[in-house]
Amino acid sequence: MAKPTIFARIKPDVLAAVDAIPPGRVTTYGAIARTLGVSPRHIAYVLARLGPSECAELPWHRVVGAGGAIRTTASRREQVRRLRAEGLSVTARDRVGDFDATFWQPE
DNA sequence: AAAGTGACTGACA
DNA sequence: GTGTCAGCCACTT
Repeated sequence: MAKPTIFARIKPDVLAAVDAIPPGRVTTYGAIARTLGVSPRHIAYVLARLGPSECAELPWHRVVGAGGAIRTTASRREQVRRLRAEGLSVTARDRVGDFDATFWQPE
């Protein structure tokens, strides 16, 4: 039995955690990472390699960097658009305005 | 095998 | 408030 990569191992948990984020709320890579017991980089890596269908199904845009900063490189424009569509305020510097109030701690 | 890269974070200047 | 640095660890080249 070959040992699965950490990527494949945590992916289901990451997807479940992201899927559990309530609408209008956000969480951070670090928060999810801490819950799953892995490095924040791993969370970022999973989300960065999501398939097209997963991108469409999952609320991946509700995952932001520490302090509510949007750290995406490939799709930050799209992420901002989706967040605003859910009633969240995003500053011109790509930060979630109501981060403290909308932050959601994964279980 | 070795070096480079990254959707991160926290500490420090 | 912004900018750098080091730690981080799996994946890619």
